Amino acid sequence: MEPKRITIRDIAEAAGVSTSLVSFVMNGKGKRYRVSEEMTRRILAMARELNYRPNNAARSLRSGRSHTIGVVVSDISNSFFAEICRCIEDDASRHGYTVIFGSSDERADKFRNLVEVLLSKGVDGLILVPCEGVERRIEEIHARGVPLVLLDRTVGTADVGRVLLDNRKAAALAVEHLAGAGCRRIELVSYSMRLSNLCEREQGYAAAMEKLGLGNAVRIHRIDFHDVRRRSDMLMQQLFLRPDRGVEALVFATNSLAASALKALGRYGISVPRDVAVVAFDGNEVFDLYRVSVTSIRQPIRRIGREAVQSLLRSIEQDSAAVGSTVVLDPELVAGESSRRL
Amino acid sequence: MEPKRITIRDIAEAAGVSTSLVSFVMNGKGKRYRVSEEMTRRILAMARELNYRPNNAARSLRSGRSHTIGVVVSDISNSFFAEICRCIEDDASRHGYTVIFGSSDERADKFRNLVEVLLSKGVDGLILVPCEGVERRIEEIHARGVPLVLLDRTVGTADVGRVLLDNRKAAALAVEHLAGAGCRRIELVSYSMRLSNLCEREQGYAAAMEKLGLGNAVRIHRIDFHDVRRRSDMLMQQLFLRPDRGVEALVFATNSLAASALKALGRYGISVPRDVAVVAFDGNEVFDLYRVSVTSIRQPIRRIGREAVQSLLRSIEQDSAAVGSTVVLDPELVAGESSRRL
DNA sequence: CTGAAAGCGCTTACAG
DNA sequence: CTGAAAGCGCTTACAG
Repeated sequence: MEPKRITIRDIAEAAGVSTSLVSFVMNGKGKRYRVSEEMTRRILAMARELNYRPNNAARSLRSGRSHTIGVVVSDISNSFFAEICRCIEDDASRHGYTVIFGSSDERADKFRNLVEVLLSKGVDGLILVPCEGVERRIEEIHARGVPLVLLDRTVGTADVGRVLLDNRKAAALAVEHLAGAGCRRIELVSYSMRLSNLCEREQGYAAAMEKLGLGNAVRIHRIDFHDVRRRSDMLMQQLFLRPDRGVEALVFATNSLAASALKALGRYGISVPRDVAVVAFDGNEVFDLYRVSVTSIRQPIRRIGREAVQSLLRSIEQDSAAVGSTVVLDPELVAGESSRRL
Repeated sequence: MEPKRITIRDIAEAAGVSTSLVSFVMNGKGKRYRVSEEMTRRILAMARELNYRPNNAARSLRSGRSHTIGVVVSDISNSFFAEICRCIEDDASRHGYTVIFGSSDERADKFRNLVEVLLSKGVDGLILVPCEGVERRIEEIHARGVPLVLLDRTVGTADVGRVLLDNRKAAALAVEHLAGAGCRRIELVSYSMRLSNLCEREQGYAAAMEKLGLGNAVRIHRIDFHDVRRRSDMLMQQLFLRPDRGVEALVFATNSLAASALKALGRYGISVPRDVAVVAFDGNEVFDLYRVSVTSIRQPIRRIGREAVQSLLRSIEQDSAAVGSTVVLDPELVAGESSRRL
């Protein structure tokens, strides 16, 4: 491949020193070993001249560190996760780490597989959005001593790092906002998966409704994740093509749910917010060209990424006592026209 | 980290054989070296029992292959590139390769940087969407002997692999479609970057217009990529807030241009297709909730990904004579309501 | 069919 | 301040 690979040995010979010196200098450990300034300069110059590129594999093999982290999200083509990944990448690269991504598509087997591949690639740690049915796998990875941070959802009780949203508060924000706009029949659309974030959003919704004296309007619709399109279409039909239902507002537990429901509503000529007020979760480009601006709950994505990377790097670099800290972040409601009751 | 790393040596000792045997068996080279079946079974069983995981770094160091490929696209959060990346990943993993992605954001310095990082990570090859000003860099990488495939755009003349769209035909399809719908004043919106795909789309547009006798209606608007939002807003104002302009149809050279222009049109109350017919390039989720379905030129994304991976793996595995084949794929026009002249 | 051994390029105690 | 040397885990000619 490369005409001839340049190694520290070539530099050492060219500079007339030992490879140790070269290694020290290349790793910025010159001072610690008190290499003379002149030597440092000479070695650096030689390295540049010969266009030296350290061999990562050798470095990894020797040091046991790859400076690579693995990230598994639900679906990287979902704008919420795409943005998080982008933030993780930026932050990681700032610390000299490379990131390898994968999407589980909410399938435990794919998740497991991805994690296996990442670990066999020798990643130094993992940032994972756990899906249904991976609890034991998480415990196992943790037991193996792999530095680990869970994102968006939590699972099990292992003392791994966690970066989560205050989902109860998020749902409450949505309910209070809609109630403030005069809605009483506020219903929630969620997925039929046992994910901590969804459960908490459901609980937060119900609690907020109770608190507002709307307890008997509580209704949670759960849709099959792997058949969203069809199912949300069916649900919208069921909710709006029978005049007697009387739903006034819908809160969607994720952006994908909101997007597919809005499409369905369009097909059936149901107008937002005239016929139903809507609050979505997370932003999504797809709302940009919608007839009205969409009210939604926003997560502090930048911070989520930053906290996750920070937490992971801490546990990688401490190399022990990777104390699993849990960070819970605050949601925010961004009001648009979709929830404006006329 | 791991309580204790299991190596081939542990397996060899446990099975009472030499490490060579273990290595052969683990690499499926049992037959070639005619290792007995019983031995093979015994070693495999031992490996499973001890939960052996090969050390990738060691393997890479020794073999000079990382089974990792690097991909640099313009912007992975753009649905067109996101889909391509997904396809590349699927295909690569089917061949036992892992993929590391990066976005250049159309900046030559970021591009260069990413490529540097990827190479220093020891990727076996690169799939690149070249941006403006990286021609020499591409030649350089190629000269270094790094297997390389260019995607979406081409640059230079090095005999690297290329997977491209027939952009002239794509633009012609759009023009012919609009002309067929009765439009004569068809204008093109493109970016002011010197990218081969954009140039070809512009040429294809002009040529098709000429051919239809609409040569004097040819008008190409070029927008600054790094200021799309504002610029496309300004352009839409300029085109439609003066009643005398008379534009009947717009062809957008990319999905991002179409998306931001449609947003702007919405703000100014310009209705599609009543006030102007529209043909976009590539699909985008963002069109899903638009008032009308958007006519657009589609690229065979699956095939693009597949061809790119195939071409790259071929040149990696031949390890020489990486003959740079160019694949040019056909576009398709998917008609929607946005181009339906009333 | 099988084993002993070299070596991929780097890092890092260790001895001067 | 500096050098010689071991060793990370694996692959693969080479010699039996």
